[in-house]
Order: sequence, then structure tokens, then C-alpha cells
Amino acid sequence: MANIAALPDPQAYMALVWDIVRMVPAGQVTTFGQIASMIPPPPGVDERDYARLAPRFVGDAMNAVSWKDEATVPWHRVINGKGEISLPPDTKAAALQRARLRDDGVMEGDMESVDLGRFGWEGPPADWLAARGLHSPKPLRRPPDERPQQMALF
DNA sequence: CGTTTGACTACGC
DNA sequence: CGCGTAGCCAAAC
Repeated sequence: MANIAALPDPQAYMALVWDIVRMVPAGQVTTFGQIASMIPPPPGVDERDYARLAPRFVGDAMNAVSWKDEATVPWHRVINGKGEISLPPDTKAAALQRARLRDDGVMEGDMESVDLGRFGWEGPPADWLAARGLHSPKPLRRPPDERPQQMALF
């Protein structure tokens, strides 16, 4: 399973991912891995292996966002675990994503990455997740006092 | 019809 | 902290 098409119900998976992405507010970002962490593996698949494979499925789901759906699915708020845009750097789509992230205020100046500790999403409401049998998301945002203090050594 | 190629991540060095 | 690798499928070339 290294492809969304290998899942038992690719369409349902994609619809669920889109529903989750729709909930990410402006000014915050989520990651492929965070979304994947909410969706349980199919029966018989090892949870640990799945955690490494599933983020690609989320990528597939984002890749499938057409220009028509683009208005209702804020795909640009989904980035990789390093806080970077995962689209090929020199593409039109990547440029658009950078512009959108700047508009959202999460990518400052000429930065090429987003500080997940500051702008990471906390995930959907707990009852929304519970109603669908989903896991609680992997945490991205750090409490302000746990943020790295770069000059702390001096 | 055989190869290549992924909107990724965890883990081991 | 950076780099390589496994995962092991399906669709595009």
C-alpha cells in the first residue's frame, strides 16, 4: 500500500481527508502526517507501518483537488512535517501555495517554511472526531513556554 | 509490457 | 541535525 488507490475505499478516504482540510482555519497549518494520524488503518494493517505509509495517501488526496473544488478545500494549508511545501519548488502550484501561506500570515518574509510550533493546527473538535471513530491528531503546536529559546545558552 | 515515480514519514546512523 | 532507506502499490510513461 503505497498509494491511495490501494485502500479498501479510496473515495471515502479522500472525502474524509477533504472534510478535515476544510476545517483548518486561516492562520494555521496542518501536515500530511497529522491528518493521517487521525484516520485508523484498515483491518489487518500494522499500525506502525501505516503511520509511515498513510501520509502519502493524504498527499494523493490533495493532488486530486481540482480547480473546481479548490475554492472549498484550503489545500495550501497542508504541508509536510518539516513545515515545508511539498510541491516541486519550481512549479506554478508551489508558487501559489507560497503566496497563499503568506496571505494567511504563516510564512513571513522570504521564509521557505512555516513554524509548526507556532502555527500548527490543533485538529478538529474532539466530538467531531469521536462521532466518526477517528483518532485524536498528533500534536503540532507547542505551548509558548516550550518554544525553543535560541539564545538560551547565553 | 517493464520501469519509473511519487503533495511523506519514522528510524537508524 | 542531515542523509539514506524502507514501505512494496498503481498509474503514467
